[in-house]
Amino acid sequence: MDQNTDDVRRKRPLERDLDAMDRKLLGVLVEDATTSYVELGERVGLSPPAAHERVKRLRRSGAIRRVAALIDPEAVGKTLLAFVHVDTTGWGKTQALLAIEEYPEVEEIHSVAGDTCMLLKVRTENTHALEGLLARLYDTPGVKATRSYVVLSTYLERPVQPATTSDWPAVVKD
Amino acid sequence: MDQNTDDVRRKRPLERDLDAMDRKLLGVLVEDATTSYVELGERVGLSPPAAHERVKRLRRSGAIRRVAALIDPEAVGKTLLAFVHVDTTGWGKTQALLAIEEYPEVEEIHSVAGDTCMLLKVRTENTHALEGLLARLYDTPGVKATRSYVVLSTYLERPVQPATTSDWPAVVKD
DNA sequence: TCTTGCTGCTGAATTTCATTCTGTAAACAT
DNA sequence: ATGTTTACAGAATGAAATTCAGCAGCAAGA
Repeated sequence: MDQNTDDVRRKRPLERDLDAMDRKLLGVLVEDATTSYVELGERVGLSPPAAHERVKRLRRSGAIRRVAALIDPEAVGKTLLAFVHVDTTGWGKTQALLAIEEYPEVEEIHSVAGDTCMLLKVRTENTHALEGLLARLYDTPGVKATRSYVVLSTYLERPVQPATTSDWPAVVKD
Repeated sequence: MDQNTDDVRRKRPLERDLDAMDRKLLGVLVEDATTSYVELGERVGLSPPAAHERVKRLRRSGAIRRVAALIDPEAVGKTLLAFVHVDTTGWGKTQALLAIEEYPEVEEIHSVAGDTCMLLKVRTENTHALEGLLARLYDTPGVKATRSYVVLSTYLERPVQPATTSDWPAVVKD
């Protein structure tokens, strides 16, 4: 709750970097954020309040951005996934960007180094809806050209993981 | 979806498609899955147990795959994001695929229509680590060539949304 | 039309769990 | 050494999830 201010000594817990324990906690919560603090404590070797305290800090520090329900695209009719490269007339926060952000089909917008400026990840109900989106993209001021890759099937899809190296143990649910 | 079985009357709740209420619930939970059932009920116009019941069904049916903590890549040292196109010697579930799945830097693997077979979304600590990954990819049996796009900045990143059309109201937190 | 069975809801009751509080041990700097 | 801070455990509290009857609406069938 300290969202202050002018304190000089800046070694506050909010900004301390993550230790092994934090990464263990993240490792569990990335897989299942409904884990109770009792179980969470058991998994990482901490009492429930201690685990709670650390998780609270992880949330406040922004390491945990939010906890979200991950929903199956198929279940909500988003059958088609595609990546769209977009050539724009300018770089960075262009006029085109603002428009593209408004399209609900667009899940991600990245500025990339390479032969195109932006890369979009988009999901639509079907090819027809994708065509509609592409048409709108072409009509968007600042957009020069697009090139799209339709995804045939997805083999792996996992969110951001807490560790590159596997320095925390495998998940053994009792 | 009916990979069943011998029951004839297949209109069971588990497989019923989502109605407007379900989508409202998903809409809230996608944004914040820590929402209490009391608040959830208020938002969508349902009693807490009713909301609970529907959410439970959404989980069981697989519409909600899981609830996860979304973590900030920067916080865990994943500074660099890149998309890598990979040319493989075969299509579909190739030998290369199995190897690539094991690389922890790889977040997504898609099979795409276009001039390359697969598209990877990868996250590493820095360019050096990306180079290491690319080197490993080249050495992977079945991989012919790669082409990578390094992400300069990400402007939008939102998970799968429940609705294409905005048929459920804006979030007004009282 | 009147059952019978089913689905989805409400409101109350219960139980589990998150959260707070208090004290303590270790680490650190003075 | 000595005050100061940090992180933790264990108990106490509060709030929330979850369960448990009833009840209304609705469809299929007599």
